[in-house]
Amino acid sequence: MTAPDTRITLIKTASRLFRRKGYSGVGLTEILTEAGLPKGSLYYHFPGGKPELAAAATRWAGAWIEALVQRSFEGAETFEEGAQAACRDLAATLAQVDHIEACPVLSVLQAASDTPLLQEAVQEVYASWTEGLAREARRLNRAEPDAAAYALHIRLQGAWVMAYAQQSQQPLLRLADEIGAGIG
Amino acid sequence: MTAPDTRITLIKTASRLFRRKGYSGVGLTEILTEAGLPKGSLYYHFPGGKPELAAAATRWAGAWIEALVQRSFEGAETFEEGAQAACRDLAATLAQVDHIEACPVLSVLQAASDTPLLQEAVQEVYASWTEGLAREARRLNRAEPDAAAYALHIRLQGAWVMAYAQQSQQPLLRLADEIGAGIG
DNA sequence: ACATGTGTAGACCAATCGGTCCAATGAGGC
DNA sequence: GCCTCATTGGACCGATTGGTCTACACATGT
Repeated sequence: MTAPDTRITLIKTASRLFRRKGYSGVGLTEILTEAGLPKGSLYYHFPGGKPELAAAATRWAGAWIEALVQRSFEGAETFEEGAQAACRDLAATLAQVDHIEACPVLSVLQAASDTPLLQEAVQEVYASWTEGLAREARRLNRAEPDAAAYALHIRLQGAWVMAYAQQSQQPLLRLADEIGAGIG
Repeated sequence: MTAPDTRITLIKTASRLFRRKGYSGVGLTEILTEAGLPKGSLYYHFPGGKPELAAAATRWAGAWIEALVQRSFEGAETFEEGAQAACRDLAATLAQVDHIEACPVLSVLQAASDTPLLQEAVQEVYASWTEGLAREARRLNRAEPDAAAYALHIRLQGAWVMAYAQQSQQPLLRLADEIGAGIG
C-alpha cells in the first residue's frame, strides 16, 4: 500500500467508526483492524495519535458534507429551493447504507472539550459550513443572507440528530417539506 | 447516606458527567469518585451496570428538561410566545454553570445503538418531548399542532448542539428572536 | 553491491476499563 | 443481646485502552 493510500484509508475508516460510535467509543485497535493496518503506520502518519487522526477525519468528512450541500444548491434559483434540495440530498446520502450515521462533527464534539487539536477542527468545519451557506444565500439574493444561513444550519443540524436517533431519513425529508411550504 | 439518596446521587453525577464527556468518555471510577461512593453501591442500585445507570440518568434528565419547557409555556398566550420563552429559559439554565452542557439524550445517543436498555430510554424521552410540545400547541390553538411541535423540537435540538459546540447561549437566543420575528 | 530513508509490522507497556465478589457495617425488630 | 437484612467498602479480575519502541521490508540513488 502506497503512503497516501494508507493515510486516506485511516482517515476514512476512522471517520466511519467515529460517526457510528463516537470518538471515545472506538479504540485504535478497532480502527486498525478494519483498515487492515498495523499500529506503526498510524503513528507514522499521525504522530499526534488518536486526536490528530480524529481532527483529520473531522476535516475530511466536513469538507465532504460541504461539497454535497454546495452541489445541492447549484441548480437552485432561490435559497429555499437550494435548502430543500440539500435536505433531500443529505437524506438520500445517509440512507444509502443500512445504518444512518451521525454528523461527523457531532461524533467528536464530546471529546473536543479537552482536546485542543480536535476543538480547532470542529470550530473550523462549523464555521466553514455556515459561511458556505451564507455565500449561497447571497448568490441567490436572499434577504438577510447571514441570518438565513445560520437558521438553516441549525435546522439541518437538528434534523440530522433526529434522523440519527430514529434511524430514519424522515426528519430531513420533513424539514424539506417545511421549507417548501414557505416556513422559515 | 440513605438508600434513595445514594441512587439519586449516582444518577445526578452520572448525568452531569455523561453530558460533559459522553457515555463512552466517562468511566465508572470517575463517576464513583465524584459521587463519593464505592463500586458496591453502584451495582447494588443498578445491577445492570453502566447501561442501566445511563438509562436512568437519561430519563431523569429528560424529565427535568421537559418540566423546564412546560414551565416556559405556562404563561404563554400563543405557541410562538411559549416557544420563545422555552428557548430563553433553556439558554439561561445552560448558562448558569461555567460549561454549557450537551442535551442529555444526545450525550448517550452514540452508545445507544448497541445497548437496548439505553436505546429504549432515548426513544422514550424524545417521544415524550415531542408529545409535550404538541400538547402545548393544541392547548394554544396552534394550527397543525403536531407539525409545529416537531419543527420546534428540531430547531431546539439544532440550536442546543450549536450552543454546546460554541460554548455560548447565543444560538438559543438567536432562535428565540427568529421565532419572535414570525419565522416558522 | 551498498547505503539511505520511508513506511510497515507487531511485540510490549502501564493505566484504565466494566464487572464480580465477599467481608464489614449498621439500623430495626425481637 | 442478638438476629436479620439492606447497604456499603473495596480488593480483585481479565480485557482493552492509547501509546512507545525496535526490527524489518523495500524502493531508490549511487
